[in-house]
Amino acid sequence: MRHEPGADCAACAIRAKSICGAVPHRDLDILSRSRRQIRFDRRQTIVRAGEPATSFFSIVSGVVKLCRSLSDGRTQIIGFRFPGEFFAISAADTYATTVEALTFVEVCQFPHSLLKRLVQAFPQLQTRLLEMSNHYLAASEDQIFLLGRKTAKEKVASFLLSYNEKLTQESAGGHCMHLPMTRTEIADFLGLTTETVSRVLTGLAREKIITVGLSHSVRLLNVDLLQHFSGN
Amino acid sequence: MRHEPGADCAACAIRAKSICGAVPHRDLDILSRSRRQIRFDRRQTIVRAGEPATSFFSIVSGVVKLCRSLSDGRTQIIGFRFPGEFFAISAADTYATTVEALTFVEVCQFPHSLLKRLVQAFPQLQTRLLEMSNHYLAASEDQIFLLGRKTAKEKVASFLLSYNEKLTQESAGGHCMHLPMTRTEIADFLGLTTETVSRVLTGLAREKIITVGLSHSVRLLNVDLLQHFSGN
DNA sequence: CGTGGTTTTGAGCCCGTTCAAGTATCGTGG
DNA sequence: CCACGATACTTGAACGGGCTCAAAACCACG
Repeated sequence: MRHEPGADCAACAIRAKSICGAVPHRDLDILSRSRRQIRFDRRQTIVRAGEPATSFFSIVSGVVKLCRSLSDGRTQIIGFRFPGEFFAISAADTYATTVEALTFVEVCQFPHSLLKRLVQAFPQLQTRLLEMSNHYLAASEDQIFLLGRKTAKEKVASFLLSYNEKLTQESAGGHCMHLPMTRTEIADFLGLTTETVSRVLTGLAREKIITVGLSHSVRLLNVDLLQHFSGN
Repeated sequence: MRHEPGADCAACAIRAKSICGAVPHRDLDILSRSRRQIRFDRRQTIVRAGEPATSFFSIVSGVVKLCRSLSDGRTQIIGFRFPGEFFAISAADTYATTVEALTFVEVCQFPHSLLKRLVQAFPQLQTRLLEMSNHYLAASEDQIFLLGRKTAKEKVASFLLSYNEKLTQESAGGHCMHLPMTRTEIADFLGLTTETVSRVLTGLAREKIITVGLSHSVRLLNVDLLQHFSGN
């Protein structure tokens, strides 16, 4: 975890996509003074479930996972958050979810008290928070359907497609993606085991629907067929 | 579906618990004019996934289920909503989730355009919406863990406990509850089949942890043991 | 008191898990 | 640049929890 005093919010590359896009240009200095930029390396924990909830975070770069686990080792990844997205907005006084860096990550940290003041000063900021919360809620509902009713193959296909979509909406990619998560993390996200994820992926590769390359790279050869197997 | 012109918001029993509690007393007439009260009988559909999203709903009385289903019949209940809670706030232009009445239900319907104006007029209303959305998000995350990593017994135990909690926080009940949902609906909520839910319930009854009575009534005899089996 | 839907119970099966072994990959230091 | 160890991934065989299919029991309602 490394600190950085005040790189200017006006120069922030993903400001428009993040909650900060709701703050008017002329007030960006207020924003700059409210937040602290922190960096984490892969595998570092950003917030830990159960600890007192003090801050809200917005991702500048990198990917994080939100997860919940039981003392017996069972772990479920609730979701991933990408640049421009936020986490730890809970109204409760302790964090409900552990958040860990999947890659090198830069986040902006806003103490809850400060966020509250910002929100009062900039109503559009709250509108943006609500919009994004509702978006996360819709994504959670998709995930609930996936976990409750889809087969292993459908789960993996859905996962690959949704990740592909997230990439292509940023920059037109030729269906070749570098997943920042391991097989175990995919399994913990889909409610499966590592072995099953691996088996399904090699199965899809044998059917010539994807190719699995080195360093977590996957190429989607037949998006239509994948869609068909995703059960949507 | 029956209409009712304008029963007064000032007389509304659950106003304080709902989003309407964020609107000042003196402005309740604006609220009364914005909404329309509608009633539904059990099994009636309130909104249907895929149809154009025009309105937002707040529950005055009764219970509804939010669900998603596939053309092959697989159904997953995303969650339930109780008096004071809302649904169909999605920013998308079509409803993502079908909402159906589990009991006789009274809802207040707010067209999206009107809600937008209300929110601009009353910033605290948006604060309330955000708070409640975050609460639903936290509940969804619990459900994601449950669906992904819990056993059938743990699922049913968790369900009974959370429903019991919802009841006791309203009125001190002697652990005897009337579930408004059928076995199939419990199954669709927990990602199980009707048969499994039935088997687990009779199992719990055989262990003297609960008793299952007539017309969907369940009494919790040993909450501590149930907690133990819920895996939390 | 019949009728239709819901719930329970039973028997057998299957998908995904568990356990175990083997292989590939990555990072590190020589 | 390569050898090495640690971690991640793959593959196989057997198991088992929850599903499927089927039938009986129960309840609600006219």
